[in-house]
Amino acid sequence: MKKSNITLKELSKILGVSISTISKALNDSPEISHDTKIKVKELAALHNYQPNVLARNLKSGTTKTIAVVLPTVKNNFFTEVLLGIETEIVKTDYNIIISITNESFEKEAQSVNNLSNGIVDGFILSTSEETQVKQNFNHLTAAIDNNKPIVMFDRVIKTIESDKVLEDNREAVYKATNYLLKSGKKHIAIASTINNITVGKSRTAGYKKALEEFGITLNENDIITGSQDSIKSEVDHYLKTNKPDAFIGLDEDATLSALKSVKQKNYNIPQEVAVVGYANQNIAPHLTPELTTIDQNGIEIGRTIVKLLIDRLKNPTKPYEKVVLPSILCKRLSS
Amino acid sequence: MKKSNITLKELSKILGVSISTISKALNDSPEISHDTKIKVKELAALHNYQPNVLARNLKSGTTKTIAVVLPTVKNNFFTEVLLGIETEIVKTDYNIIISITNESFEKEAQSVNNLSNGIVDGFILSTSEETQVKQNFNHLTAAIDNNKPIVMFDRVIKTIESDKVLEDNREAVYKATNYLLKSGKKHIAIASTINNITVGKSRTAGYKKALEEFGITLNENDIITGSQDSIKSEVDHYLKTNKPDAFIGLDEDATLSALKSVKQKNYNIPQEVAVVGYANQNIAPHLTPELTTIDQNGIEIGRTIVKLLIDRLKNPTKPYEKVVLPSILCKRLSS
DNA sequence: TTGAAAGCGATACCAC
DNA sequence: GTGGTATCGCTTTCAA
Repeated sequence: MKKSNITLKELSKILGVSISTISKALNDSPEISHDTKIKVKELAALHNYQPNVLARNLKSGTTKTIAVVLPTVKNNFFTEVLLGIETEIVKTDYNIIISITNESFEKEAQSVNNLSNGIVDGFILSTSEETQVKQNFNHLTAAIDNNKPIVMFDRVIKTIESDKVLEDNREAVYKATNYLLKSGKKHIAIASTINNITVGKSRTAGYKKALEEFGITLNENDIITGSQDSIKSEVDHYLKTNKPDAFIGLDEDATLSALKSVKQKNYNIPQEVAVVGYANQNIAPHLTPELTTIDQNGIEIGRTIVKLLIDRLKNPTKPYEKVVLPSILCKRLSS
Repeated sequence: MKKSNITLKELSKILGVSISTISKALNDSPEISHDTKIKVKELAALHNYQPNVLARNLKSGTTKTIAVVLPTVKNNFFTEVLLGIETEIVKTDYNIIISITNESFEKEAQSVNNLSNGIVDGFILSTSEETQVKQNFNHLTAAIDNNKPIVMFDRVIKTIESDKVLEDNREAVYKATNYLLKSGKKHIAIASTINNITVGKSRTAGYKKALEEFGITLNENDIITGSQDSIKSEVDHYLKTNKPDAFIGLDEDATLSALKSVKQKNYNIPQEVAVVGYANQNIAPHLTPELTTIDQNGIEIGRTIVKLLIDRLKNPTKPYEKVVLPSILCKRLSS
């Protein structure tokens, strides 16, 4: 008994007027008499007429929707950015649809290619890990060539010409390291599960820079890397033969693992070993001790992204912008 | 200098053959000669031809994409379900697009209405809090009437006829309460920020059922409710004049707040006060003490949802199903 | 004030 | 083997 949405054609048949009249009446065209407008609108309401979005978009060549392509939502940074995007997008007449790539190049390319051929007007995108490793960006350049501007954020591609929004990763970790050094710490280890992507490398660079400025020679041993699954045991292993007086986690997994390992060693935090790192602001206060974190300010990033993209859509030829937003060191009890 | 995607028409003009020939050649129709196929395909590749998805979908009346409408992604349950959905959807020829309602009725209705008119073939949906409060489901019935089946999960609407996937909330909290009672606890308090939605009420019901079976008279005071912002102070307030020997958190916010309050009181966990509750599996092991949680098994829920929806799409007239999946009590050190 | 017709881009039936 | 034409549902220009 199901019937698909009623169309203009069917309405026109019922009312015995032309399709154009129906269309104009529903769109409140001044060409149409008050009376027929009423009649048409009543009929449309009665049948719960909803215009076919596909047809309308095909005709107009614009969709007023933006795709947000994210590597994962199991990472609070990206959900924060999403929140920022949403709070800003509601102020516009655009909609968003979200696509999760699960760090897969394949899915990213497929999503972008698919969505760029009619479905959306533009993209907000942070590349998947695999894309960064593969260094294959054809889908991105194709979308841009196809008039679908991209605003890249966080995991951006240097060589792609587009608007970009970044956190200052290097500076943030530099500041964190500096803060620990100034507080008297001398032997700082870092843990990371993201050392193969640019963001992770920048963060490590900040660490190195701070050490250097303090005249401390870098010991590569103090840079502990691993996967999400292995990082905990890597840190454990490290702690068997090393006793740093501070840890910096370069991502949430690494931070939580470091915190746990240090606690399991029964080291006093922060007196014996301080712990600082990237982690969700919702979780940090619930940890013991409350964790000093580096907050990337995802909401602000999201809002900035939307503004850039809307501007770009309005004015496709303006010069590309690169906005760098500062991360914030939130001092709590673990340092 | 930007040009939009090249179309069949333009290709046909360049090659001097008809549009139909181009179309057929690209679709490997047996009607077309090998030679022209080669020529057409080369030209298409050269110009990076991509078919317009809108046009194709408009013609075919199907889109092979499914909308996933979620209240929030700042809740690990939903991101887990999303993960489950994705692992299952990749096995099909469907795509998903995600829409976040932010617990707003307005956004939910808008998304569903917009997407159901051409963009997607069906929905996976968990209603927003506001929708449950308002009890306005016109957008849902409209979508269903419009041949866009919905699989509802978690926050489902009883009166809507559709496939449904649920966790057994009542049973899960019943089991958790029972487990605490059997371990010798006698005065169990619960904390909840979701007491105004059905899920929360079911969980509370499980608590009550267990108490009753144990012959313990319910004290309404022991049911602490609040918003995400207020729940912590509500629990603090409660603990000023009450000393339960166990806490159950009915959602992550409530659970973490209860844990924190109990810790701040310097009660020994779990000897003096046990703490059990809904919380993300990634966080629970990092808390002190490691938290005993109720795991909703979001991944399995996600996979089940997809299977149901794909079946429904293939066979729109089959009877509606309601699948209830069990939650799992993960015992750790806080109980 | 209303209607006919072209067109958005792709597909498919039917001639030739 | 190839091309013309109708069609999906809607908007819009131009005629009447």
